[in-house]
Amino acid sequence: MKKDERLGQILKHAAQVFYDKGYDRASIRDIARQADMSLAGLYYYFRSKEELLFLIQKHVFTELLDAVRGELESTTDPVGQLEIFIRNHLRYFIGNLVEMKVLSHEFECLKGDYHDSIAGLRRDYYEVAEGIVAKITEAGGGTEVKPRVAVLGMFGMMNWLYTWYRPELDGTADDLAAQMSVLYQKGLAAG
Amino acid sequence: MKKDERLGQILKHAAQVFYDKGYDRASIRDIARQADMSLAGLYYYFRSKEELLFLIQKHVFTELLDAVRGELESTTDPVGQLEIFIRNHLRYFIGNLVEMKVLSHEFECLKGDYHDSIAGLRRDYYEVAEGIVAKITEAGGGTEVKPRVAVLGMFGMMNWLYTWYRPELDGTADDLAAQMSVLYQKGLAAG
Amino acid sequence: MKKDERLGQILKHAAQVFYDKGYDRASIRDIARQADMSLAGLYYYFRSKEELLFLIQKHVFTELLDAVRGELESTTDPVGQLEIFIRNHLRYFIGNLVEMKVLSHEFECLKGDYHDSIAGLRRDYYEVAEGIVAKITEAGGGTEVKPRVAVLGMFGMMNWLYTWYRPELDGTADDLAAQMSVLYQKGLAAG
Amino acid sequence: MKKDERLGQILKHAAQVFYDKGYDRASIRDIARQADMSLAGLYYYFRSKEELLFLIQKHVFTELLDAVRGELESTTDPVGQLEIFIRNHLRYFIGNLVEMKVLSHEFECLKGDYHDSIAGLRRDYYEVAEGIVAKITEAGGGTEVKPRVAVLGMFGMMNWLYTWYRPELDGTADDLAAQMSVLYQKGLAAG
DNA sequence: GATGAATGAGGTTTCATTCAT
DNA sequence: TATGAATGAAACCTCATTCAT
Repeated sequence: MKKDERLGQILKHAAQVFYDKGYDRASIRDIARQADMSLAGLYYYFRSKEELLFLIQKHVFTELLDAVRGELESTTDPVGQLEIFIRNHLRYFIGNLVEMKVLSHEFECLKGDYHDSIAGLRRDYYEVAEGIVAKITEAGGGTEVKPRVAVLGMFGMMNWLYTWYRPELDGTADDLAAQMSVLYQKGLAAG
Repeated sequence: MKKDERLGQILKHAAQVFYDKGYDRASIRDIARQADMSLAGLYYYFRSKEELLFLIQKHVFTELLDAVRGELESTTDPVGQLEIFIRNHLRYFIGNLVEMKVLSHEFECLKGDYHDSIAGLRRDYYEVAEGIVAKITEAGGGTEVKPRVAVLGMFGMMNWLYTWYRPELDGTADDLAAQMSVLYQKGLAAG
Repeated sequence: MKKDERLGQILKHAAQVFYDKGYDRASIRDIARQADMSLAGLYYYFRSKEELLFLIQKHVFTELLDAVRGELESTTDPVGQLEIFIRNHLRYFIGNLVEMKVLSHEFECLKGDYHDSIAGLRRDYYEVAEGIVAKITEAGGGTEVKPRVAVLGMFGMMNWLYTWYRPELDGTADDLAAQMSVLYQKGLAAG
Repeated sequence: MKKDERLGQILKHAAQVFYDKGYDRASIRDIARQADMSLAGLYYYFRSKEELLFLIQKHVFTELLDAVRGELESTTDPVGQLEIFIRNHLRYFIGNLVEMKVLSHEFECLKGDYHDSIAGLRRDYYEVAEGIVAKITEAGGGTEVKPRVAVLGMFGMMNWLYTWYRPELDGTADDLAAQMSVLYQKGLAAG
């Protein structure tokens, strides 16, 4: 459909503006300027500013989930799966830094059904990670670290990226994935 | 001195409002309501909404830094210091969840000198952590994980807390500190 | 072109409000009321209250300048030109009393580029008058009155009009122009 | 009285602020700063901002009137009196430029009784000038210039001063008075 | 599909003024 | 006399949104 294509472009522009200024500070006018459209013209493609944020978050989260589900099928080894999960997350994160910041930083801006819908995707994604971690800790005879803390700690390590990632200092997504996998699985003192 | 006390109360109220609604969505009227004062009356204590945010962030960051510097003097062992650093951070974070979310989540809202001032404190705090981590990795003959990634990964793990911490599920700050120290130093697979 | 027309009407209304209450006392709400528009609607036509004042002043000054330049071409005799200058100024002043008061009385309200732009027009207009006066005094073998004082005195005599002009007492612009030309060129004692 | 002395100082400071920023733009806070007093402390000396303006205008106008009445007694020759009037006005104007601008520029800011009181002084002062001019024109067998226009033209010439007077270019009050007397009585073309 | 024009609601901030002390 | 603290009112301006065209 022509309309969906155009919407896709608009979402890109909007995400960029949200990335630059934050959702609340960004005005629809800013987005119109970025998209080189009239203010009123935008409203043909979405109902409200909040829906716009929702569409961005939904799109990016869906893609992220689909990607990781595909990748995970290549092995059943939990440790391998964890590496895949981390690598997938970081590849997608760095490849879509703009949208991923919007996803990470502006979650609370959604209310009602929009909120619940994204929260559902978030839960799905969380459960994928939790399943993997649970298998590892069970296999290891249990650790001192609770799965919930382990999983959310991992997400924190990764999602915080948008505050500090600089390609010239930190290398590619795969470089980071390698380091974070080691850190997360063997710890800082590993050697 | 009376004035500073009153300002302190106002900062508490304001931080709560920023915590609840986010800096941008929060209106000065909301804060006036929370502080049970008139809108105009607030402006006797600060110059602008941005200064209000700045004062909150500066206060909390200064306390955090002072606390960690004090605690670290009790040992020179890098591994011990790292544990102290993590425990201090998490104790302060959970003991001041409201302010720490405002510090973590609303950093970009500050501009100009306000921004630079907080960025300076942030850098100081970062360098304390980096100093400790560097000593550990040097002692360990170097790791595969770059110090920068290790330190920022650690901060991510901890600062992301405000998105998920629930005392009834996750226990005390010291519980979390113990788990995160293990996870960070020995890794998930540690037995 | 429709937009400029509408802007023109709004400038008329705004000038009237500035005339009545003074620029600083006049609120945008007052102007909205006068123009029978919503407050926000006005901002489609100008960026700020200061720009509004600027547009009024620029428009009126430009017209005034164009008119005098056109009129002056009809003769090269300095004395005749002075009469034309005075008559043109007073005709325009009385024909546009509202705008001319705003121009005369609210000049200092503009800052920065707005100020400089109007100051430029003011200088141009001043220099036209000075050129004429200079020729007269040279021809007369020099007077005791410095050109600067003569020119600015003349402007004072004319621009002060907005504080006292009443058509039923003072007649038409041409009546006034005749009297002021005599007064200015031959003095009070002329007879 | 100590209080009146202090009030006098405050009026000086206030006049300076009104001169710099204009009555409406000037805030009582600005005046407090200039007078090095607290905001609330000022209100011991006057009832309202408008009264403050009134007191300034009344004081300066009264002094101006008293001075001219005294000076005029030295002669009964109308032409001589006119010269005295102009000289007195300009001396006082330039010697009290700050207050005189406030008097000239902010007349319309006063309402009600304040307005009427100053308007009365203004009328008195006007009538002094008009009496002199009337005698001259009668003696001259009538002119083409109506007394009202002659008098108000003269005031315009002089009161406009605050927009352009610069001592280094325009000399002393007496220099200006001499030039304006010539201009006004004999005209620009006077040889 | 797209836009020019418009608006109600609400934002931050400043103001003149007051009053207990 | 003087002030610290407070306030209601109102200022300018921006926003998300709509609707006739």
